[in-house]
Amino acid sequence: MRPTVHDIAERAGVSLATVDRVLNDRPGVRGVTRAKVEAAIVDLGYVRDVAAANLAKSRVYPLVFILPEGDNPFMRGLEDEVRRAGAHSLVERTQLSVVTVPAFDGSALAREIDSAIERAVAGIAAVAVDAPEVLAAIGRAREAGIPFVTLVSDLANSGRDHFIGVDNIAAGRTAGSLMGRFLGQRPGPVAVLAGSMRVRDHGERLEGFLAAMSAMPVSRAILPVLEGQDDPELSFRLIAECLAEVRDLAGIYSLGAGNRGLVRALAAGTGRNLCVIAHEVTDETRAALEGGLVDAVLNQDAGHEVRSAIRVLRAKADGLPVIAAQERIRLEIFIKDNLPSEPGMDDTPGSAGN
Amino acid sequence: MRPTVHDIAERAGVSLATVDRVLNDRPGVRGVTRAKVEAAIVDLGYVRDVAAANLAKSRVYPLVFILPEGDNPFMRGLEDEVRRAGAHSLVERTQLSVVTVPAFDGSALAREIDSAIERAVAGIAAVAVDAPEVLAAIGRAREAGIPFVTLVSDLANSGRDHFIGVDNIAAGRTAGSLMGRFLGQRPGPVAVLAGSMRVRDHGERLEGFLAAMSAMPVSRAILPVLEGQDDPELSFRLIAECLAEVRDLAGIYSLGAGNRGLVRALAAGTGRNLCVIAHEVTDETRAALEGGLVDAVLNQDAGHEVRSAIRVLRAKADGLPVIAAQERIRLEIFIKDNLPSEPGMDDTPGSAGN
DNA sequence: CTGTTAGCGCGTTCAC
DNA sequence: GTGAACGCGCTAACAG
Repeated sequence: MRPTVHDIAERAGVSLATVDRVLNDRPGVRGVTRAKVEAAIVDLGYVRDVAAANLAKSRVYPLVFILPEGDNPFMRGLEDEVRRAGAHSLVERTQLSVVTVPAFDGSALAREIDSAIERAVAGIAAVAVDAPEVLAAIGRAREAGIPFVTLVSDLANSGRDHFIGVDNIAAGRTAGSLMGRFLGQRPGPVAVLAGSMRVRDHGERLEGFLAAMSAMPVSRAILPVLEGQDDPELSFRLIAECLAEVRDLAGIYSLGAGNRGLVRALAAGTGRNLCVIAHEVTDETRAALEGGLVDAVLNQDAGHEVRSAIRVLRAKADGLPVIAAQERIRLEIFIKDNLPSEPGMDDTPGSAGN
Repeated sequence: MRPTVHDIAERAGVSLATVDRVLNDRPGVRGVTRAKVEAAIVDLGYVRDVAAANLAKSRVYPLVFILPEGDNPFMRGLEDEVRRAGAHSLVERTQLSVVTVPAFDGSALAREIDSAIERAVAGIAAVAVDAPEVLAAIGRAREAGIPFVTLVSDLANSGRDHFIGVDNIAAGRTAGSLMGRFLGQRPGPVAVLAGSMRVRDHGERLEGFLAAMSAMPVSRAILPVLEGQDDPELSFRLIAECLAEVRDLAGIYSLGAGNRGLVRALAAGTGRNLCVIAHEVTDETRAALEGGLVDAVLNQDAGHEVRSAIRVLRAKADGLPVIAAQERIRLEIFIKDNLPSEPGMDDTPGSAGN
């Protein structure tokens, strides 16, 4: 049996309460006493039983996820993952809730953040929008002592506690490398479809993509960026036009969420042999990959991101350190052959998390 | 507050003990009483607090991982992950231990399995070797009611409860697809370096690779398989010879663990422009990827596998169902640009495991 | 400053 | 068949 608080109380010749005070770093213990207890702790190699501690505390941690609304499949997937985590989270004394706000709307996001502060939640995770109101709201959350993490799209200068998402410059580089290698010697320009250059992750992906493409042995023209506002209809029109006008088009990099429109346009422009790379595995991109319309999909695992956010917020709420290496979100590459057959995945941190 | 056993007892008009009997499906409850309790359970939407349950049980689950010994970096990585999980596992009342046996030695493995059965462990995870003794030993474990999972390399007809690892045929296909696309129109044959065709995962990878290569638009010769026994020295010699003899070699697929020798030979044969694809991210393959000697590395995340094995064994030990989709191990593709900077990763299942 | 005591939600003897 | 009472390891009120 591993040592308990009783063992260290006995060994140090003090009571349980004193041990508890030392363990939780609370005031009201003399230096000498504290030292004795600490010695006993290391002697016995004591490790706190978190489950029992949480049980005793019976404290719940209300965490809020603020996500953009609309039919962006990736965001809806994120939302699903939060709900899924919610099922298991009761065990861990975490109470998850999701609120959605209009996409790209800084003041709406700021309002929702303030509302969460008002409700005195234990932590906030949000997909950041680059706007001064948001910066200010994050500042208020921090002032109120509420942990704040940015999700998917960062706002590094906001003072947020942590960013949870992929390195988008590296993502762009990866796309560029794959595009370059898949195309090889084949001539022709490449088109880029983005949502909007006003959001940071899209800008960063483009930056990485251009860098990787220009580092390729074969130099290749990149057409001016098409901004589809992550809207299926607009994206469809832009791609369809591009296909019609640029007869020798060699490839398309879709770095935003307008993939439904993209795929529709690709399906229409049959017979064209293009190299297409997109982001995020969704129903559309999965089908397109399987059908050969898309060659590779880069992905960030929404489940991992949600669980990581929960772990980080809880750690911050408890004043515990975060193991950065453990919370790094990987950029996954999928081609037709390694696509997982079903949506769901991972653990637990569920397990301890995944 | 969510409902507890007390609430159920009150609502059903019975005592705690009766509720407990119903919850744990134990005898000694009349049909009517049972029905009342069950009604109360669904009415209140009760979900058992596993943490509290485990606390009360104070039962520990000793689990054993049996891994091949030797300097196979992937296996040593697996071992590290077990130890890492061991740190967090105390919380979950799981006691992990690792034993190593000579690689490819069926009778040694069988002996170790029997030893674990003797010690009455709560579950066994092992990298299977395809031998009749192993089959028999797994049968004895099952007879003793001890859950058994195969890790990395399967033995489907053994009656094991579960296999934890990647689909190796799909892994081979993925390698073939990438190889074909990276090479494009470029002529020249491709070499395959394996450990030994006597282990199933290697055979399966080869099968998938050949299938994908033959499905490519450009047909390409595949040289006879080189068997390096996962030995660095032998692998080095085989590859060096091959490089010397086949002047127009276009690519190499290394599907086993002889990567140290491979990389050494590649570094020596400088100036050759080859497409090289290997398995498992280790120090060697990581460096080779960064240095441009290797083009892509396929990987199975050892941390995920270990945590999955733990979850599955515990579930089986408790007679709980396993969510197959959640336990599927993904095949990861890494190129230079999406290589994670450091080894560590994920959660927990810790909770979840991620 | 320190110790006592009563739970947290559940499982498990024992008696009835 | 059923119920009351105790303990798992820890925290949080109280006293002292």
